[in-house]
Amino acid sequence: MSALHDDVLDALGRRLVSGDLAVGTVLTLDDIDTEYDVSRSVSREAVRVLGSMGMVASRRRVGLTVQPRSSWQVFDPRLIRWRLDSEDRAAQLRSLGELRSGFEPVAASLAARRATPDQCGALTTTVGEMVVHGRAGDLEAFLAADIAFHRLLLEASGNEMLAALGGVVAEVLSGRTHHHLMPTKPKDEAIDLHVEVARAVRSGDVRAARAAMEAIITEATDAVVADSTTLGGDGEHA
Amino acid sequence: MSALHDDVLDALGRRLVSGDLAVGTVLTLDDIDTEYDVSRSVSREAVRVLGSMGMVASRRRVGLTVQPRSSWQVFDPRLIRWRLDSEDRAAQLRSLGELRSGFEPVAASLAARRATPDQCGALTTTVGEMVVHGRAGDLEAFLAADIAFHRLLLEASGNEMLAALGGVVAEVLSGRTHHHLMPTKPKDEAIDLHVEVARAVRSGDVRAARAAMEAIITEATDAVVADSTTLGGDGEHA
DNA sequence: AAGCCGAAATAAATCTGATCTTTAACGGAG
DNA sequence: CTCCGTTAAAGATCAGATTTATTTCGGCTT
Repeated sequence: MSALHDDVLDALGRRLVSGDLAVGTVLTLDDIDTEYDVSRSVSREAVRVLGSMGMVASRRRVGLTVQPRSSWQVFDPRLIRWRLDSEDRAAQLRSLGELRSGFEPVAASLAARRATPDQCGALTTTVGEMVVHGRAGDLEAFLAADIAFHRLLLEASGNEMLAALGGVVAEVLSGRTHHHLMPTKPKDEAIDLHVEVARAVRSGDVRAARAAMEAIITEATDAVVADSTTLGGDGEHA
Repeated sequence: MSALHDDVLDALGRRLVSGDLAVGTVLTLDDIDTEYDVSRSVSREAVRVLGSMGMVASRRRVGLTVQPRSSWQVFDPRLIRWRLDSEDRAAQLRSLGELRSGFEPVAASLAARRATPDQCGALTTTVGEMVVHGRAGDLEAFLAADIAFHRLLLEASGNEMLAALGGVVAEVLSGRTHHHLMPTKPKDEAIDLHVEVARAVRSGDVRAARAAMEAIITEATDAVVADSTTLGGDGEHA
């Protein structure tokens, strides 16, 4: 297997997220070498990546200091997944929901202005799949179509940075489903809203596209909140 | 100096952004060792970070492959700075502007709902500094206050992910100023809008906060576009 | 003769242990 | 109490050994 340093990175990342390695903690490369029984450059490379994610900082003669959460690179998909897999899940989903309520409506309105015919076609096809799998109650297939839909829309916005958020949205959607924070059968209203977004984008209706997307996020946030308060937000991993 | 690998990282990053190392190019660690006259572990650590940013992928027996731009971690402040320093500047600022138009109004409305008295006070103080330095035409001091203002607002939103975008906004603002894409003296209207945001947040006026922030982004985008079309968008570095 | 399978060669990433460099911390002099 | 030289701890770097996956080449089958 080609992933020694990657294993260490993953292990350390999860410990940082869980708070096992609290902010302000200092540890040394030597500690890591010993703890995980790896050689210097392995620990070093793992730590270097953690450093580039703003999670630790290294100073000679001092060691590695765990940085405050405010300096963490919270858009890194790896960090998002670590957090969705941790106790932090509920807070993470709330944050992400508010974030989505910012950029997805913008993406929808830009898409209504800029989407190519091809992109409109793809959106329509994908939304069709959502309808089919949603009605059938096939959650996995629905999830795949849902992710594809949001990815397509973000790409159709013609903005590379919005497009880059596709990974973030994908993590949110699949995290939500796999941790059982979704109803067992997607709600009709939610599906209808996706249909409406596709229609609005196709017909270049900027306002309608934006409004429908806003409604999607609101609905999604409410649904998750309702579920997590009911169930204590502690679903199992798939 | 303790930054060999960081130098290499920076150099490679800029070459990737500029397209000097085009997508699909393969190179080896050995190439890098030779090119920059460094040892294996130095190049390795630089490459590992580039990998974590989605810019290159490494495979045994093949080498390092430059990845398509769609998989780049475009929210990494380092990548943002590289792009703002490159030919890509105009496109990057446009993307960032559209992105900001998504999340900053949301942050403003959340801040109007959640900001603590302390945060309101800090906002007021900072906006005062913007007024003073703006009137005096002290661009550097104005920039510092501007950055502080947006950072404070994002933090006051009570959303860690929005707060994390403070670095992105900081890069945009300082990039804009240092590349001379700003008027030599900040416009009164722009300053007034910041004052209005602070007021709205203080009085818990969600709608007004959002509206004023939307106006700030719109104004900023228009100003940059106007400048960059006039000047060809080719300012010098400070 | 053409195509296919498997073993050896090899190129490149990966990992190791040792050495070098920096700097926080300590302690004595002023 | 402050300043400055000493020291050793910890990260940074290096050269070299190891692993692994691709490629190539020879022999076998059709």
